[in-house]
Amino acid sequence: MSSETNNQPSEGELEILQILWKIEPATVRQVHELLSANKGVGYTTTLTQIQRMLKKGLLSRIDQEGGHFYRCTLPQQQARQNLVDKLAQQLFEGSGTQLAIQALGSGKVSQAELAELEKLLKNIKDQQSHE
Amino acid sequence: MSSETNNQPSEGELEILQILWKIEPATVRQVHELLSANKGVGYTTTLTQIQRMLKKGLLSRIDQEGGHFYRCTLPQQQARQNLVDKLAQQLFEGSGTQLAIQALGSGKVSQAELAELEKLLKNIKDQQSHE
DNA sequence: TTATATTTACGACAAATGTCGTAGACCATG
DNA sequence: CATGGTCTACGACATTTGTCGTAAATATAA
Repeated sequence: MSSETNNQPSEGELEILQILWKIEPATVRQVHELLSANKGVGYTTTLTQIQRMLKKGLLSRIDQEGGHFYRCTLPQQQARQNLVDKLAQQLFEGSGTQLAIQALGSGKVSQAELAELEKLLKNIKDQQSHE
Repeated sequence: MSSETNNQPSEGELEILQILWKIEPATVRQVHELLSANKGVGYTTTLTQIQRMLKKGLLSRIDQEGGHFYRCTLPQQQARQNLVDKLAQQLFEGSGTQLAIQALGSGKVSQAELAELEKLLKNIKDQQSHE
């Protein structure tokens, strides 16, 4: 019954993951700097959050000269996939495609993204035809 | 400072919304029937959940012969959009398109969905060119 | 090396959430 | 009408989360 199971991040924890994916490995101070740029929260709060994430297994720590450095356990790509899959499960009966359609319905799409989407669709179509 | 602000549903509450969108208006008993098909939970638990959702403004109640009937405050479509937007915000720096791309990366896409996606893309493209 | 600043560890507290139990209200049947 | 079953209201309790305060450990500067 250890505590290093793959727990899901809460909303607040997600904010910290977002920051860490950009600058990891990083100290509490560095994370806090960026975090408090957006919302007013004390240093200790950030620290506590990070300590809990460590205990949960969301982060790992490297003790080194200059202090303790943290990094995310999961790569951003994988965490994204997990959370996207979960939302698809909760809201779209498991259909990632339906989620995608919904997500496309609300925003501006850049030229580059449009191209990426078309390539993706083409891949899917090809794969489907040779199946 | 009333309590009928548009609160976000928790995970458990989302399960109930899912059910209600299918069968609303419905009684606690009906919801519980379906809910407990998937997970072992007592009737009182479902009731409490629903009562809290009512207080939060996620549900509305109609008192009628035959008991109390509940329905969702938000239509499914809109709740979906809200939550999808939120996830895009949290994980993809606000880009619904990036979310969509990620969501497409993990599953099988049906013929019909593929067509729908293509139409969507076409629309976007047209809109873009005449802009 | 002693005073000062920074970090870390630990614990506290309120609000939200998931889960029930119980008591009282309500109803159908004997 | 009395009895048993069902609902509803209300409250309880553990866990998780967001938020700090304080004290102990470390590092830094005078």
